[in-house]
Amino acid sequence: MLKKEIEVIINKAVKQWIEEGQLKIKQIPSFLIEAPPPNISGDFSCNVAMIMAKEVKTSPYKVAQKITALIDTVNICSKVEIAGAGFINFFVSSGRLYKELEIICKQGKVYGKENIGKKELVQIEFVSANPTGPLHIGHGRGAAIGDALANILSFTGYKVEKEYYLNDRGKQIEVLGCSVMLQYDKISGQQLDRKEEEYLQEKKSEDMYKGEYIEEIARKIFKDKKYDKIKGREDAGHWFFEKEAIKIIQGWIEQVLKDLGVKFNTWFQESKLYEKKGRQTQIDKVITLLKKKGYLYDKDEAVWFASSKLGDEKDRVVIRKNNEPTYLASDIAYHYNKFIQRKFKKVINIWGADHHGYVARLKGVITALGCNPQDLQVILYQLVSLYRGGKQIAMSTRKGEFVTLSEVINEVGADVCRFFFLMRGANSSLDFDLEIAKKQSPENPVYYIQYAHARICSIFKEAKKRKYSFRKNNIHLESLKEPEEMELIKRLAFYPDIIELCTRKLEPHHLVIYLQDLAKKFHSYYNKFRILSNDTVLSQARLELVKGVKIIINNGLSLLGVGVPEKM
RNA sequence: GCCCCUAUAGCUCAGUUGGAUAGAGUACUGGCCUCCGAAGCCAGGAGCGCAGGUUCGAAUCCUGCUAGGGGCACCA
Repeated sequence: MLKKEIEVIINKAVKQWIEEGQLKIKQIPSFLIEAPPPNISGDFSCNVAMIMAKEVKTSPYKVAQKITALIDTVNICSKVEIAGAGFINFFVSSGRLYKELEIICKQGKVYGKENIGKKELVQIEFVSANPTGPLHIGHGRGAAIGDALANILSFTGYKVEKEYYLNDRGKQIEVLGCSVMLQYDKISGQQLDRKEEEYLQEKKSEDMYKGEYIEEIARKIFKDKKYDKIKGREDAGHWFFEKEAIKIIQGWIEQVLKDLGVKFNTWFQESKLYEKKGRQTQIDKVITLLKKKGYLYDKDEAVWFASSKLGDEKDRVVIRKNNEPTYLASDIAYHYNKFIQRKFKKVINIWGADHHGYVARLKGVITALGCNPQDLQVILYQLVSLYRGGKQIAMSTRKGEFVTLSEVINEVGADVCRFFFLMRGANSSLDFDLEIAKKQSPENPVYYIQYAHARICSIFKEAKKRKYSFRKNNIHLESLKEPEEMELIKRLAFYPDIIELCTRKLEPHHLVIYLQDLAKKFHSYYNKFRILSNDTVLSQARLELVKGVKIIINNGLSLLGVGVPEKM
């Protein structure tokens, strides 16, 4: 990485200064190396002089002068300048840039791979939507972010596991079973057992899930005649309808995620936490543990978790009056499982922003379990609004009126879908316009990048057709002299920095923006210069350049999980 | 009422750990294919919600205000 190389020579210069005995500081302060703004010439810019100026008690400019004099630029820079208040600007030599292009072409798929994670075991839990209905567009955003992040972190040396937490029990599930049962009763012509009828009567006052899919599930159960076989038995009743409904809905969810190109390593069922292992369940186990640690107390016939002592607004119930554990109890057991039993070093949970109130509570849980709450990172993504031609589409999950993720994928395609989900930072709310997403035109940024790749593939086809007689191992990159060419190589060389940025901040969207910029520079270059010409040596060098672009676009889009077509 | 997020060009958004003259896309207008893919390129305007503060330097940090979204369960 060029940036790292420059960091090394700066450190070396400052160290030398210290060793000369004139500089009396304990350690070299952390400084910044970045690309200067476009109006400034130079490839990298360093603020070390400005940061040190205070401590050294001279002007930044003088500090910069001293450092610049000591810098050994051989092999990397052609020039080092002081600019502005005391920035040190580095000009990377063309020789070093040619070398970088060589590295890109040689390393191909692994270019930019740096072992940031050092094989640390990381879990990313995402989507985790309740299996009470089909996924909607918001879940898609979580899916795309989680999956892209998993790809990126794997690339940067983490051992990543992707997990879907399936809330297959609890009140919502009961309501689901009930809703299906009610529909089943209608469809079958009151064929339910008396026991079940009574249960329905009892629950009728509660809010039921609405929407066509409930009917669809009921119809499927009726068609399969599964209920008839067990009617009247102990294991029938609402349990049966719950189980069947979950099975069917989970099937839908898995299918949509597959269509979107998302695959999980593990589907973790909440109900597993309630299975007895020996004498007690996982829930019992953690409750006992927290009780022993003094984090639980009894009040109003319920058991409370003293989360307010751990950063939460107030204390929370973990065991209800009726002796039923709450969702939080499940989550305590679940995160005990993640951190203690499965030994994940870092756990990343990706949630919709509507769950933000839950973060403090869960961090409190992690602390209570004796783990470091910083090892749990929660990424909150803002909500997605669906538009069609500039008009917002109203959705209501409760009424069962919503556009499903599956419908969106069918309409615009998985690549576009993923790209749209990833092109904004998670903290920005996302307007997803179906009309724009569907357009196969420049308005749609997905095609813009894919087009660059396809174009390059087509150039290589053309080169083959023209039967250039290239000499292998004798490429003269020095013939790349145009400023646009040097600029392109610089952009390519910046790819590893972008990957590092995405990893450090857990934000895939930087990669999207980078790829758009790279594609732009390529298209512009392509329009101004001819890759293939009578000058064989130049043509070969330029082919090498666009090959580099092709590699980076391929690598980048692959990490995002977006397809990379050779022709369109 | 309390908490979180957001406010940057007409619109949708970038902006790296506080750095230099704040960038794209889109829309609008005009130009560019005898030539490797015109799903492309080139040229043209305007902006950091408001008021203070911190400092060599603020879109970025702090305080107050305004507007929008979300959250404040013995639901998940």
